[in-house]
Amino acid sequence: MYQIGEFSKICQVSVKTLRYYDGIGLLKPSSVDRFTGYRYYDRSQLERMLLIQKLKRYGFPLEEIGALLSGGEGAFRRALRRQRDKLEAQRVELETILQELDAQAQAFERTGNIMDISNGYEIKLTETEPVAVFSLRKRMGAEDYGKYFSELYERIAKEGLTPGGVTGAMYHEEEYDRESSEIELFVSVRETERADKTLEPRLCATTVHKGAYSTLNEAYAALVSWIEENGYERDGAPYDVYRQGAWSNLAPKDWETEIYFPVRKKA
Amino acid sequence: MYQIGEFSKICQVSVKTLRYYDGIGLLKPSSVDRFTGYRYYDRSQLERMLLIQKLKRYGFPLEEIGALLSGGEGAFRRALRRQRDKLEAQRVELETILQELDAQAQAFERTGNIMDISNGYEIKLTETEPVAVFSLRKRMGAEDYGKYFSELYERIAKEGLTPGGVTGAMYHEEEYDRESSEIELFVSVRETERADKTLEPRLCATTVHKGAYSTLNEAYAALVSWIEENGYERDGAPYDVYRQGAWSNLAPKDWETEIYFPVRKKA
DNA sequence: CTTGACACTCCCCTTGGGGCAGGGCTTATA
DNA sequence: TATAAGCCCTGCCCCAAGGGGAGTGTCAAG
Repeated sequence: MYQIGEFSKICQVSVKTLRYYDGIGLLKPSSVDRFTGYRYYDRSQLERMLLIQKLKRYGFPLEEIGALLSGGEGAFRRALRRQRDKLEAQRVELETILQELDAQAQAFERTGNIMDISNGYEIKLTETEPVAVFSLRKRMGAEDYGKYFSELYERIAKEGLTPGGVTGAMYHEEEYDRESSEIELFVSVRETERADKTLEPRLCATTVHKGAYSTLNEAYAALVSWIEENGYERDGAPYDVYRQGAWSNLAPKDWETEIYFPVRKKA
Repeated sequence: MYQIGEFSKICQVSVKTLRYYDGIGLLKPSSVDRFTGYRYYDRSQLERMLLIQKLKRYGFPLEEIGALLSGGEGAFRRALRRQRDKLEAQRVELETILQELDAQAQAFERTGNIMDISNGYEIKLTETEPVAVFSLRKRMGAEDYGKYFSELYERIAKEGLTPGGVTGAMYHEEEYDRESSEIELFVSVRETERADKTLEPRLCATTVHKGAYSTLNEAYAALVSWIEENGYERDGAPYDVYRQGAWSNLAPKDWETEIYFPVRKKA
């Protein structure tokens, strides 16, 4: 039997934390004095605590740790795998951010300008050409694009058609949420009459964004404010066309994305 | 002039966030209607917002972003570098955790045992040999070890002495805090009489921990509870000796650390 | 009997907002 | 003309994982 202070030293955890875990029911002391409220711990608590710390290190939230500790082996195995994938995704994201930061720092050293924004975006008004596409509309998050584009390309291959070199995504909701939005992915095909649909010619404000996708919002902002200031208004769902993207073997800073906003002259 | 809702769509940021930023003084609207309280934004706010989002992506806390935006170029440059190092450290940490998770998952698949703990630690009682060491005592965090060990080895080289193959750290505070504790690093030298001091022979409970340092707490816990249960008590500062460590080119899972707890028989 | 080391509960604080209640303003529609 | 729909506002409580401190109770030693 250890008092809370002793026990905290053994597990290298603060007393506060032990009391907190007791409170949320994650690690109950083996006994509590009814009159003084003193908590007493023993060996089995120690083992549980070490496991908790380990899982915490793997990034599990405490609530899930509690569930895992009282759950079965299968769930535990699955949770480990899921967490592995999550950490892996985090690692990729972190590396992307690091590259962006480096690029930004270099640009800053060159130009002395805190932000090289809004100088690069040349915005044009164009009438788009009609494009016959295979498309797939669905509610999805930003990290699902890859999966669904693969589906599209498989379908095209299965039907013996030829991709036409235009790959893009259309945003059907006003507010875009990385986690989940209503999105339509499309890939152009040469065989016009066998396509799912055709993107009709539209008057669009458009620009080209160079760099990783995480900075697309800058181009987006530039376009939206251009539209406002030049007396147009939005008229339909905007879309991106990926000229050079994640699948090419270029570095993220050399990717190229065209952004199209259907517009009409304001009344 | 944009209303808050419009502006939120332009920057792809929630209205709530805009109000919050206004509240903490990070991004003030260009004007606020005195009677209705309506916030109005314009172009310059847009640029500032994009920069804020960029810095947020790099991991800066909002408060620091505010300071950077009103600070000078030099500070900005330094902050970028600092943040780069921080992200880099995070990446390394994340990779370590991933390796640990993989090792753990494999062990789990093999043994079917959620935790292969407390089976591995063979605890022994020994009388240590005296060791002549160069040492450096200081309040430091866990990530400073490398730096200070380098200092020690440089001193040894400068004085023309020969390292004796024992590298370790002694913990002078009861509660260990990764961030900052009173720690004494030591490296043994062959030239006994020119050493800083000698680790005197002591009766110690000891064990060997195999694996990354992050799981040292398990060995530590095993030792502390062994001491309690076998009628001993702690008698002095415990220390680690790194047999195979971060500087070797072994994978973390093959590192070996000896842990020593000076003890005496309880009265 | 007192002192010091420990223990307890209770409350407020952190980051970066999300969610909801309750209310004000303007405009489009029945 | 009434009302409903969109905007907008403030103010309150909520999240995770505890940290810090106030005020008070308990235990063993001198």
